[in-house]
Amino acid sequence: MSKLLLVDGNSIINRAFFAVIGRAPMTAPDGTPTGALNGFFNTLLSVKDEINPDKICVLFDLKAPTFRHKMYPDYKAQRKGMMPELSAQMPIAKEILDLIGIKRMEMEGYEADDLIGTLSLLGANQGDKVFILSGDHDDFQLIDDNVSVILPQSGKGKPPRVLFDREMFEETYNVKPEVFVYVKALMGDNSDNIKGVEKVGEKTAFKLIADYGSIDGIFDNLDKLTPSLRSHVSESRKLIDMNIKLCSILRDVPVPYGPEQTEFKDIADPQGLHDKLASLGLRSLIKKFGLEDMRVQTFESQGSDYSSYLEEFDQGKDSITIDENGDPSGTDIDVGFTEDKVLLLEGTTLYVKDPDEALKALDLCESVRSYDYKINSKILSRIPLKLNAVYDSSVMGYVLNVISGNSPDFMRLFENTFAMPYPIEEKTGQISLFDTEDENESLRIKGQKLLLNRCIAKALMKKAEEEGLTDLLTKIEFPLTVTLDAMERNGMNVSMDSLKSLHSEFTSRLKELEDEIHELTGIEFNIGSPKQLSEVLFDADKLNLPHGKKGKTGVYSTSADELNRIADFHPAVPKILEWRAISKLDSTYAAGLLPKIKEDGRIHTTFTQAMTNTGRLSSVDPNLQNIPVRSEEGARIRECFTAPEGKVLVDADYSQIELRLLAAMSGDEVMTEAFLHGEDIHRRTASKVFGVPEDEVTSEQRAAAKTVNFSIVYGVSDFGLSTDLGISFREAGDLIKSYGEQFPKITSYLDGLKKKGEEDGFVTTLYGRKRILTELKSPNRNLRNFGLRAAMNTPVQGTAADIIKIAMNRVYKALKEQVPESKLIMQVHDELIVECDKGKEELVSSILKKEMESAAELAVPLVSEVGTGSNWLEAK
DNA sequence: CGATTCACG
DNA sequence: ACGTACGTGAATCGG
Repeated sequence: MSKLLLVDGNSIINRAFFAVIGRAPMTAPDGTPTGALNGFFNTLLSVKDEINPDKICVLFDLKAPTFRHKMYPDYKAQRKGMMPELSAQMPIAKEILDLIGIKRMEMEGYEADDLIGTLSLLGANQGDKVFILSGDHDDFQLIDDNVSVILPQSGKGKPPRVLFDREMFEETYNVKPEVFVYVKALMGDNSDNIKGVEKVGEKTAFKLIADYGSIDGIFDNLDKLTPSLRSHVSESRKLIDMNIKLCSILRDVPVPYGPEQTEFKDIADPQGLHDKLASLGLRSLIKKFGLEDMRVQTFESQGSDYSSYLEEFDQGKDSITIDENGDPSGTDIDVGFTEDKVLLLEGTTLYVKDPDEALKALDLCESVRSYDYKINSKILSRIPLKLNAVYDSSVMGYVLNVISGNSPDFMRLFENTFAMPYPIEEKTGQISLFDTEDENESLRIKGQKLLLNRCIAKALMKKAEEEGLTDLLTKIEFPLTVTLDAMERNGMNVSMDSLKSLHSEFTSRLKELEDEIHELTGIEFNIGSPKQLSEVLFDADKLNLPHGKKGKTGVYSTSADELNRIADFHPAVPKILEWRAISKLDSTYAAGLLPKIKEDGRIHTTFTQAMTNTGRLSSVDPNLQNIPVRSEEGARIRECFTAPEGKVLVDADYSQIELRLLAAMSGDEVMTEAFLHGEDIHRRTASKVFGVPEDEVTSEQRAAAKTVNFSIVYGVSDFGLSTDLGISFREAGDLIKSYGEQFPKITSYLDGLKKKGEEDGFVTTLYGRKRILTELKSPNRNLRNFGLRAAMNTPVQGTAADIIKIAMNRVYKALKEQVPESKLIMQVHDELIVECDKGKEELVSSILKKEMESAAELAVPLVSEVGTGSNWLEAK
């Protein structure tokens, strides 16, 4: 028996489009939106894999008015035209279907549904098993013993699709699919602008049909309906009859061919398909089609602005000369790395150097160009650097929003920069320098990549100029790469002995707690499994404690918040909380950090410079920006970060930098004044919002004001504030209102940011760093609200990030000049740590304080608080 | 690999 | 009526 898959093309692509709206927009190198295409073909392919049909046909609507429009002028009247981002993708979808060799059909005056209705009937009559893939419920009326409908679903925790065959449908809706059209006729269809019977919604419509079987059945039994329902229904016979016609899918369209001509065997034009997908940047689809080994044959010219750079590349690619003996002169060098070699490209001459040799050439350079220099340079054991800056194209791509995320994806950076397919043949993954038989050939490829990177860097610097981001790059980010590289190489000293003893202490405490918990609950279970824990705590036949919300997977939350709420109800709960806390500290920090200690006794994190949405750094492998401090046990972890013998740690952190920036950037006089006079800002805030004299502010009021001050930058809601402060929505709302009245400039500033985000589609920091906020265009209210909060938060958080980056560069430079033996070793968003010789701490402290406080000149002073100690806890 | 939880600013 | 702060990274569980 053969299987026929019929796809409602419009419906599925539409669904795919709205599913991704608001996310980072997916576009081809030339800017063509591709999110809906990606979603459409992913859906199509996975359904094809599941069903394994031997015939496929995709059906599309045509714009021409259908009989439904003639009969009912309001049909689909409220629908606006397709958004241009979507309509741009429709013809491409059809083109790709043709390249794959999947049949498609569209007919003047008919909707996709009618074609589906017809083909499904023809198919079923030929003995086919028919599957309809569609995003809306209309096609349910076509279900019978041989025809089923596959509906994509969205939502976490749900399977991505659900198949409705006759059995599933009848079980779900309690009516036969043959009468589904009556249900629709009763309830109408909002999306098609078909009015239903008044007061009859989905529930009532299904119930009526389930009870009486048909419209006639209902009218035969009008006396059994409630009076108001009866009057509404009985007045609507004409409406219902028309709706039945409107909602009925045609099954006798004179289609040009039948299902027998929709057989699908192999991809019709693999090369064409590959090139098309490559030009659209849809690499994941290339993989899904199994075409990843194919090369681009057709270079479609996209009329790129950057042809001049490509010319340079084209000229260069055949003319790279390899010179292993000479030395580059060091004026304009592109640097790349392999296992144990440094590649220097000057002009079109590639020099291959051992690290030590390379230093001589690099010493002649103030700066070099590279791609992800910081990580790649460490492939080599050590390269002491005397560069002032690295023109790192991955950082450019990040700042200019050319790439999303920090995926080291050189290929995508090229394609997004030049709107062209990546022109170098390269196997996926790293190519080793000497892994082809022809060593020179392999080197030439490396050289070509350096040349490509030079083109990218030049093009992106031009783009930076156009967008006013040159200073942010050259004055902050490029020097920072050098600073960070040094910091990563420096690393933080850790007392392995302390950490080890902490680990064994935690381990035995965990064992104790485990036994106690199993004893107290009478159940042996994995405390670390939220699912099992939830069952033990909340199941009726177990502890049956009062539960909170269910998560997305249907498991009651066991978060610390929930556990604290029920801590008094059962003696096991506090033990579980303690187990959680210790378990976290042990697995992530005590045990987790031990293997990260290198032979030098230090931990070397990697700072990701091209990753966060706001411009902050992040720290990975391991993350040293979230070393515990808040709890007593956690503080003991921090104590393990020590100064080595004869050294001392100096720790400096900005005092309330975000709040100060909010005051300065909003121009709020009241808050600015408070900072200028060095007042207790939270006390001052409390006095203002609670309307009491400053010396009468209670500690509770001050604490509340402190929370409000923090939350205001996050985009407060009365709900969030109320949970945080443990007060009612009402009280939280009043607090926010009062805050707004006392600091009117702050409110108007934040409102302005929201407006700017909505109008321009992005917000910026004081130094021009841009965050693009596509969320603000989303039809999803949650996503939109998220965008608004980000619009309020990013300028403040991002400006703080800019400023500490400036401070880092200045501190790094000043220390190198004045205290050469000292090491800048850590940044935690508003905090810097330096390790230096005992006796130098005063000098280092004053350098830190001075450079940090003078990193920016604002209406509000920046204040850095400095401490010293033999370990991190003590120094802070 | 997504969800959950929790460590930090 | 709804769903609820901003920015991160790591460990763990379980499908």
